[in-house]
Amino acid sequence: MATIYDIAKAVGVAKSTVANALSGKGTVSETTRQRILQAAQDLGYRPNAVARSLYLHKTFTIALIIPNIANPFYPEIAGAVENMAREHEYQVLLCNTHQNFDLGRQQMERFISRWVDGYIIMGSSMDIADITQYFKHGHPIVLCDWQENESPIGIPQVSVDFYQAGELAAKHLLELGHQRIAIIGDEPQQTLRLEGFRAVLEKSGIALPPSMIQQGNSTLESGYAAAKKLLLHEPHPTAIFATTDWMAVGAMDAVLDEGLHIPQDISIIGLDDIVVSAHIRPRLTTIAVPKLQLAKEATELLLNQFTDRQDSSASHLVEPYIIVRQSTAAPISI
Amino acid sequence: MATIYDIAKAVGVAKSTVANALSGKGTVSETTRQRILQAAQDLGYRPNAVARSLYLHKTFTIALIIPNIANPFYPEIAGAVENMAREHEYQVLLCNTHQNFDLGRQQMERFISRWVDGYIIMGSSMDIADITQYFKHGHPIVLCDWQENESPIGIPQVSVDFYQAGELAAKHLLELGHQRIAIIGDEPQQTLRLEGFRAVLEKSGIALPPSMIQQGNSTLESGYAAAKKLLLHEPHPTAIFATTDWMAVGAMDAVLDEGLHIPQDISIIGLDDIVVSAHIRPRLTTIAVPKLQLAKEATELLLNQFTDRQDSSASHLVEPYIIVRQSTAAPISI
DNA sequence: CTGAAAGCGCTAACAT
DNA sequence: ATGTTAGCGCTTTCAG
Repeated sequence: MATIYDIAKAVGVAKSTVANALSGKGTVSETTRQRILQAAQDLGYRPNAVARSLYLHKTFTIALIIPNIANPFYPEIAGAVENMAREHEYQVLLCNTHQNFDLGRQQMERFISRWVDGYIIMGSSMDIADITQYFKHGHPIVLCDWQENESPIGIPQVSVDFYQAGELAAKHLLELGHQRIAIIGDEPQQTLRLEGFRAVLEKSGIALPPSMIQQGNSTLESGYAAAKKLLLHEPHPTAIFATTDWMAVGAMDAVLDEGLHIPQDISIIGLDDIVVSAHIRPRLTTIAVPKLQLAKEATELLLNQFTDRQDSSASHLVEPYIIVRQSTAAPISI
Repeated sequence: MATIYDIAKAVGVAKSTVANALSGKGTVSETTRQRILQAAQDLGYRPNAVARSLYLHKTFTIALIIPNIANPFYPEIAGAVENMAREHEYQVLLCNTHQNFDLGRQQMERFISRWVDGYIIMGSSMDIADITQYFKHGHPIVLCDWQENESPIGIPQVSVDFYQAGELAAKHLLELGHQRIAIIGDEPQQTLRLEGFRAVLEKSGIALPPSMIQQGNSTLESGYAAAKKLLLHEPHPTAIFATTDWMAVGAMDAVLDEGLHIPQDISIIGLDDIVVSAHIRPRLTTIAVPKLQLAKEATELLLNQFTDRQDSSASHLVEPYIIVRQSTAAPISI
């Protein structure tokens, strides 16, 4: 690997002159500049970003910390973040914490050692207490799609109004006339959706007994298992709100496996609007989350922190909206 | 940020003593070692990986270069690669090239500037000519899930026997009794699958006319569009082989949208075995690819190159296998 | 317009 | 057992 020193030797000038010529910063005569550029070309010179980082205290790297890329909610976002980062000459390091806080902390320590410039932390991939510490210590962080209620004051964030999302789901089911309603959630990560959902039901005098609340972990399989349990009850619920589409797909599978029909016997509504939801049978009704907007704003907010230190208080809450498809309908027998 | 020099000052020893104490390499008396460790703790010392990299010429970073993380084939692999890398104290940079060779080259140049230690390049995310150049210049590379026939001699690779995959798909359809068979491919990236498929058909005297070959681009939407075109033909094919599951899901959607039944009117078979394929209706018959094995072996092969420079010739070809589910059956009317 | 020199934080010889 | 020193390749004053 050729260095600026090699170029300097070849051309017969000093390192700093080469640096000036290459960066275009100082003043270099046109002739030497040309000779330097030529030599750089000939030697196959590539700037050394590591050395540059050491001096600049900046690596042009951001980390994207998520629970699990295998959850189809994240790939879309990861792609968008990578695109935006690239446009600004940043690289993105991927980190799946699998909801393991120790692992999250350990990875964070490694990132800090590497002088990663900033972090987009999604879902509930890390302990908010840890995050708060890191943020206080000056590490630029943006919370994205942050789950729910542990209000992380002071940390910039771009999230979805999940309470409203829960409300939207409940309203839809209520309007359809459902009374026996169940929810498949991923607590304690995703309580806001449940709370919004429950609040609307209660306002209509409909209870959400513990037996109608099943615990999942955001995987398809957990949605399947949760739905199976729900179907054990007689009479079974006529509608299920799965707090993520991925679990909803699993729940649909379970319901169908039991020989029941969707939406005739049971309505199912999800949350996220992952791509596949629009293409399976029946097509999944869902509360959509504007994922690209999330990714875009989160990246912008992070990049802004690198320049304006102040902007950090900015927090965006994006609005979910319902997409009614085929998996929900009025209950046949009330 | 505290440095070893800060610790040295605090304790009253030389930098190198601190370095020795911290790394456990040299010999340091137990008392000073303790004082150094204590000071490190107090000052909140974190080793500086950038400085370390500059000296060591090693960044403990690998890049995962893929066509598009939004294609559900990749997230599973990306997760597995990240896991393995982490266990070996490596970080992974994500790069989606969107099949844009210029972008791939540009990103590769940036990675090289950053002294990324090695590359796992998947699908057809980059120009094989570029890759070959980089590999020749000493950059550790592993090709993973490499698409088909431009035999990249000398570059270690872990791929699937796609020719065999194509054969398996054809055999299955033939055994079921299909005669009017179509394929949705993603050429020129994925020709081997098509060739294996075609070879088996021809052996049975069944032609694959151009009208029965539709072009997709590995997105769900392209599978949908391709299937729609296929259905324009009278009589329409009784079976479709989509060369990726993601396109197969789109194809199923299109067929169903036309009011046809799967598998009664049309059989559909995919390739990849992405998670969702097992959970949609009808469940998708597919040629499965051992994704975790791909990811694991690719990462190992890359990590090996960092130590044994020789092992690079190793190339693995993993075997695909069929999973018969509900989307294929004998044609009703021959 | 060009050069010399310091320093980013660390590692590893080599002295002491 | 500890200290000194010379880099890794770059950027940035500050002199000439």
